[in-house]
Amino acid sequence: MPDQIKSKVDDPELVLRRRRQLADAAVELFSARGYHSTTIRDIAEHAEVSIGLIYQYVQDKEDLLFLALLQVLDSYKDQIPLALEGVAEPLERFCTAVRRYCRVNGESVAATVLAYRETKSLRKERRNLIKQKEVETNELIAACIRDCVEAGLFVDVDVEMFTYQIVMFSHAWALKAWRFSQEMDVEEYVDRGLRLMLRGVLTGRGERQLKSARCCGAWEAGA
Amino acid sequence: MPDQIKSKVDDPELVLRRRRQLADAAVELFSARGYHSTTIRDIAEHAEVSIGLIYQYVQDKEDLLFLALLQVLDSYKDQIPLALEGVAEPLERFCTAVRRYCRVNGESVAATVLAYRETKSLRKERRNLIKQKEVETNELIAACIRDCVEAGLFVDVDVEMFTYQIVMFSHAWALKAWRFSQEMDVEEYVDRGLRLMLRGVLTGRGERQLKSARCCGAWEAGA
Amino acid sequence: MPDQIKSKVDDPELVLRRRRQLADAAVELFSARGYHSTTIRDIAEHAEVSIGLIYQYVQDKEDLLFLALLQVLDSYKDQIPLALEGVAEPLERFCTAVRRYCRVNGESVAATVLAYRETKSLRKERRNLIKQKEVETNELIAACIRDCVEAGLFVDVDVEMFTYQIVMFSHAWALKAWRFSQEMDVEEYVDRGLRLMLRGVLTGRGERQLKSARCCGAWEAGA
Amino acid sequence: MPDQIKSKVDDPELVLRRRRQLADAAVELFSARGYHSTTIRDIAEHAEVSIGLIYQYVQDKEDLLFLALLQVLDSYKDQIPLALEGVAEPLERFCTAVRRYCRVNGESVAATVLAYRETKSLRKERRNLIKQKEVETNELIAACIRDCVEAGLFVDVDVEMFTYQIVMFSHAWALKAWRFSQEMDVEEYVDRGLRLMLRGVLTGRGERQLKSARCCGAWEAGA
DNA sequence: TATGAATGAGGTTTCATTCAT
DNA sequence: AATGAATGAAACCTCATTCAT
Repeated sequence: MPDQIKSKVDDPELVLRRRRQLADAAVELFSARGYHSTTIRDIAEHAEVSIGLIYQYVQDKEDLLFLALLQVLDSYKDQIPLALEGVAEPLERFCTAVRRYCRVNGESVAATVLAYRETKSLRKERRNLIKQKEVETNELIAACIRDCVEAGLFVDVDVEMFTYQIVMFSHAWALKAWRFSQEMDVEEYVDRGLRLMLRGVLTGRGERQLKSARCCGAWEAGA
Repeated sequence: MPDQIKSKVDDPELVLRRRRQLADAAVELFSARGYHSTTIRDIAEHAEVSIGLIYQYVQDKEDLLFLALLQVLDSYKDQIPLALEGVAEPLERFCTAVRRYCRVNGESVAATVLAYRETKSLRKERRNLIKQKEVETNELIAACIRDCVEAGLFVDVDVEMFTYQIVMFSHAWALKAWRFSQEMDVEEYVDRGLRLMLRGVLTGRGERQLKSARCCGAWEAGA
Repeated sequence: MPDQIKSKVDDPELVLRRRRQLADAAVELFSARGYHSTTIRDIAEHAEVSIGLIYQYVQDKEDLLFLALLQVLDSYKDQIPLALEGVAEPLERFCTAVRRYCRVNGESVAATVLAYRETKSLRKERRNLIKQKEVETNELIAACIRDCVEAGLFVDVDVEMFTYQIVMFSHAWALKAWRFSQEMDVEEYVDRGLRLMLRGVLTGRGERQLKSARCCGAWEAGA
Repeated sequence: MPDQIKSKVDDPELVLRRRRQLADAAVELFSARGYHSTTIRDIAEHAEVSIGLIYQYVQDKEDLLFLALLQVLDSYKDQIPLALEGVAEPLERFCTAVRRYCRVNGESVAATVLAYRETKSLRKERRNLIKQKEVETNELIAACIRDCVEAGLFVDVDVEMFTYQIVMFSHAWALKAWRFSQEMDVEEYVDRGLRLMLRGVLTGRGERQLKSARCCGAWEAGA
C-alpha cells in the first residue's frame, strides 16, 4: 500500500522490507517523542541504517510519517477480521470485534495517540487517505452492529452514532490512558464499557442471548 | 492561574493583559498550524508586538503553549457552570451541561484538537496540570450524573464510565469534525447522541421525566 | 536596485549597508571559487557576520549571487559616464569610453568572469534583469560610436556589430587574461586593439582628428 | 587523447567507446544544467549505464568534466582543417575558416558556453591542457591571417590581436546568443562581422581579390 | 517597558563515491 | 565487466533566544 512514495531503489521486495524497517523505527520514535522532535538521525540510528539509506526509500521526512501512520492504521484494519474468523453468532461477533479493537489500541497506545497527534502534519491528500483507512475500519464495526439489528438482538439503533460511540470508546483507552490504566486493565475497561453501552441497545432477545452465550467474556452480574 | 511562569515585568495587571494578548495569538496560530510549525515571529506579528516583548512575559516557547492550553481548558471549565445557572431539575441539568460542553467544543474545534495534539509537548509537570484541569471539568459532568442517579432518574450506572462516554462524545465532535460536520450541525449531533446514550441509563421515571419536561431540546420520538 | 529581494530587517539604510557588505564578500568569493564551491559559511566568515545574519537580508544563496552580479554590472555602468565627464570631442569620448571599460574589466577580471560563468545559475527572471543591465552598458558605447559617425569621423559603420566588437574586445581582456596578461598590460592591450579596430572605421577626417588630438593615449605610429 | 585518466578496465577499445558514451552524455547534461547541478546519477541514466560503471572508466566527477571539455574542444580543432581542404586562395581560406568556426559554435552553443563556464572547475593542470587546445585552434586562424599578409592581401596587421578579434567574434555568437539569435542567423552574423573586420585589414589588392573571387559568400555591396 | 537585529546550534537533505555481488 | 544499494560528510537554511539601545 505504500505506493505513490517514490524510491530510488528498484528491487520491490527490498523496498518493502526496508520501508517496514523504517516504519517500525518511525512509529516507535514518533510515538514516544512526537514527529517534530524526532530527527532523521534518530530514526537512522534506531533503524540501524545510515541517514543516506533513508532517502533512498523515502523522499522526505513527511513520507516517514505517512509510512508510520499507514502501518498503524493497517494493523487496526487487519486485526478485527482476524479475530472474527470462525465466530458466527452476531452478538458474539460484535463483542469480539470491540474487544479486539480495544486490545490493539491498548497494545500500542502510543501509536494510536500518534495518529491523533500527527495526522495533521501530513499534506491534505495523504491526510484524506489516512482518514479513508479509519472509515474502513469503522465499517467493520458498523457491519457487526447492523447484523445484530437484523438478527433482532439490537433495537433499531442509530448505527452511525453507535459506531462512533464504540470507536471513541476504544480510542479513549489510548487517549486517556493516563487516567484509566492506573485503575484497571483493558479487559476490565471493555467489560465495563460494553455493559454500559449494550444496555441501551439490546432487545429482550439480545439480553437473553447475551446471558446464555456468555459471549462477551467476564459477564458475571450483567446489567 | 498563569503563575509559575516568570515575567521580567513587574506590573501584575500589565502582565495579565499582555499574557492574554499573547495567549490569544498563540491559541489561534497553534490551532491552525500546530505548535512546532508556528514561530515566535508569527506570534509576535499576530499579536502585534515585538519578538523581544514576548520574552518579557514568558521564558520560552513552551510557556506560550502552556498559556494557550490553559486558556482553552479554562474556557471549558467556565462555560458549564454558566449554562447551569438557574437550572434546577437534574435531568435538565445533565442535558444542558452536555449540550453546552459540545457547543463550546464546536465553537473552537481547532482549540480542542490543539489540546489533544500538543499537550505532550509540555514538560511533565505542566502536562499534569493540564490534565488536572480536564479532570475538574469532567467532575462537573459527573456531578450531574450522580444527581440524576440520586433522583432515581438514572439507573445505578457506572458513573466514571458514563462520564467518560459523555466527554469523549463531546470531544469526538471536534476530533472527528471532518466526518460529522458535513452531515449535521452540533445541535443534531447532541440530540442523536443523547438519545442513544440516555436509552441505556434512564429509569422508567427518568423516561417519563424526559418526555414531560422535554428538557433536552428536540426530542420528538424519544426512547 | 536590490529591490524585490525580501528582507526581514526594516531599517532601509541598514539593509543597504549590510547587503553591500554581503555583496562584497560574495563577489570576491564567487569570483575566486565559483558559485557552487563557495559555501554560505565562507561568505559569512569573509563578511565577518554570522550565518543567521545573512538570512535576515537575503532569502537564499541565489539572492547572494544576484546581489553580487548586480554589483559588478552596476560598477561597469557607472564608470563609463564618470570617465566621459568633461570630455566633449566625439573621437576622444569614444576612446575614453573604451579605455575605461577595459580598465574596469581589468581591475576586476574575476568579477567579469563571474558574470560569464554564473549568470546561468540565476532563475530566468533575474537572468533577464542582468542581461538588461548589460544592454544598458553597451548602449553607452553605441552612443559614442553614433556620435563619431554623425561627426563624420567614422564611416557609416554597422553600429550594432561594432559595439559588440568593442564589448567583446573589452571582455576578452578578462576572459583570456591567462593569455594576454603575461604579454602586456591593459593600456597596451587597449592601444593595440584600438589601432586595429579603428583602422576599419575611421574616415580621412577621423584619421586627421586622431593624430592631431592624440586623443587616444600612446599613438605613436598610427594606422 | 583521454590519457592520464585512469581506468579500471583493460580493453583499450572498450575504454574508448565507453568514454565517448559518457562524454556525450556529460556534454549534453553539463551544457544544459551546468556541471554542479548535474549529478552522476543523471549522467548514468542519460548514458544508459549504471552508476558503478562510470567509476570503472573515470576516477571522479571532474574526470567527466575533463572528458566533456576535451570532446568539445577537439571538435573545434577538427572542423577547421576539414573545411579548408581543397581551398587554396589565402583570402578564401581565411573567410572559410572563420565561417566554419562560427558555424561549429553556432551548432553547439551550449557546449561553447560550457567551456567558458566550467573550465575553472578543473584542476590547474587540466585547465592548462584545455587552454592549450584552444591555442592550437587559434593557431589555425592565425595561420590563415599570416598567409593573407604574406600574399599582400592584408596590411601588416597585428596578427595576435586580429586572431583574438576573430576568435572572440566567433565565440560571441554563442556567448551572446540571447541577443543575436533573435535578430539574425549565423550566416548573416558572419557576413556582417567579416565586412566590418576586413575593412580594417584589407589592402587594395585584398579588396580587389575579395570582389573578384566573391570568396566570402554573400558580399553584395562590400566595403 | 519595548524593540528588533544578531546569533549559531542543529535540522533536513543531497550526492559523490565505494564495494559486495 | 557491470550493477546499484549503502554510506556519511557537508551543504543550505530555520528559528528560539539574547541583548544593546
